[in-house]
Amino acid sequence: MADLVYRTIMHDIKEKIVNKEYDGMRLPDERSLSEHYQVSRSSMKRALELLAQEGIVFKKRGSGTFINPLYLKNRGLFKYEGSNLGITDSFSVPGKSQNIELLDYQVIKTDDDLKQDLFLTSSDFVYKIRRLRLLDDQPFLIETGFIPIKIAPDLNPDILKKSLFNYLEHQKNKRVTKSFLTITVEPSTLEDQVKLMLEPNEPVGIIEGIFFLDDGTPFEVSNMRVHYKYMKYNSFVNLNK
Amino acid sequence: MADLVYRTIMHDIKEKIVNKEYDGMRLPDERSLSEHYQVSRSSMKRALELLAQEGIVFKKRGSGTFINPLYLKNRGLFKYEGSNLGITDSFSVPGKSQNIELLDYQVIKTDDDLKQDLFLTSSDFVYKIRRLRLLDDQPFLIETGFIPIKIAPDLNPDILKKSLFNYLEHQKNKRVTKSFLTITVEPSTLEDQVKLMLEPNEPVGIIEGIFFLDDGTPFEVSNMRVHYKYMKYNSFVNLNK
DNA sequence: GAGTGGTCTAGACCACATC
DNA sequence: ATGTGGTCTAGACCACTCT
Repeated sequence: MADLVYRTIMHDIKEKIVNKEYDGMRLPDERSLSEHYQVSRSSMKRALELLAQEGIVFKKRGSGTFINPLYLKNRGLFKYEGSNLGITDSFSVPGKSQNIELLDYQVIKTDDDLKQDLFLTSSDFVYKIRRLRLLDDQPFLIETGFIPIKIAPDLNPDILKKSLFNYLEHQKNKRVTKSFLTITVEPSTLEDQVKLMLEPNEPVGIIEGIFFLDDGTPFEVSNMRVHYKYMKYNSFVNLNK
Repeated sequence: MADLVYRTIMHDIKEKIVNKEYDGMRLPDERSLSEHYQVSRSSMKRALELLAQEGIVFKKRGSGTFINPLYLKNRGLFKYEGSNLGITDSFSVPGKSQNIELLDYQVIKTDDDLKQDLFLTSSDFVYKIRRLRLLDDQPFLIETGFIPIKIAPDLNPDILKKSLFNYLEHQKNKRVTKSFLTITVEPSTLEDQVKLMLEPNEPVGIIEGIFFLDDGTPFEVSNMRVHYKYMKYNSFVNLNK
């Protein structure tokens, strides 16, 4: 998977940018680069296109391709830097260990919302899973997830105490690569205050998401209530449509 | 701009999907489609790629291209549907009029953060602009923005009471198409409570953004404090890298 | 084996920026 | 006039799915 031409070149250029191996902020032109890498200009364009989509470079017709100075100065700000969609990963903090407490785990019938969101029929059943996530001893997230049993028939509490997405990727060879997220804000409920150790005036961030497998199959509907101090969502928006 | 082959086809297929003109959830294969539209397969792929990036279809190697059922069922949920990056547009609600109250408007020197974010030097000056946005008579957003004067030397209060992005696009021919956003949550401050008509226990959502022009020039740094009931951010995430 | 999407090439021509 | 990125083509071959 990693030996594709445009991927390889993209990573190579990214590394060169980070290591400041280009003179100034402008990259060589596409024709020279394709000569240098010994590939067609189309493949070269594709590699540069990926970099542009990630906000690492800006392309300007007639002028050239330029490194985004903010990428060099503030790389951590950028989305998905070395992460995947797994919550376990995206909330990880260096030096802190993440723990999971299983609050609830059962199989229920689908209601109308679930049927729509997970593309199911009335005869399908889903797991309902509630988990409390902690960094060291600080709880920061209450997660309620719904997963069709037919997608992961052998799910069990041991898996749920670790990373669900890791289990899927490594044991079932299913990758979760797409999601719809809706982010909102609410005052904390009593349960939030108790479980997340919040004061009554302190709020929660709410992330509702539908996660998809590679092939477009909806895999999980999830509602996450996040301690406001741990709530941070970064997004790079590109509207060149 | 709208007469590009892949754009035109993309919009045509999008419309056919919305109008349910395809049998079932699967599109015809790429080769048939390129035959039908009388274009090369590459152009066809490009059109379909755009649809996939927006989450409208899913492509599955070996099987075909499928309409995302959730797109049909819940189109409003999707990002950028007929919008641009302008806040004026993304917060618009049918049937409600948007108003802007100018709270503060001055020119200041750059501090270190601004210099970094807007890629300026110490000799540059910026506008500091604070605006309160309302839907009908309900205030929902306090916005503090910083803009280098050299990018928009003739800015004035009249423009600021309307849409800044519209002014840029139509009067200055500068389009804002990229941004970095960071979304967090906080309890409301006293000022929030007064200006946004919030109870003391009610929170705000915070959107901090850096907006870029087409060529990568950082154009504005903005901090938006949003009434929690009006705070909703949708995001389609695709990790096929 | 047949069908479908993915990758890659080589080259023509266009549109914009700069000098 | 030259250099740069953008669009589009025609076609070869690969990788995966389904039957």
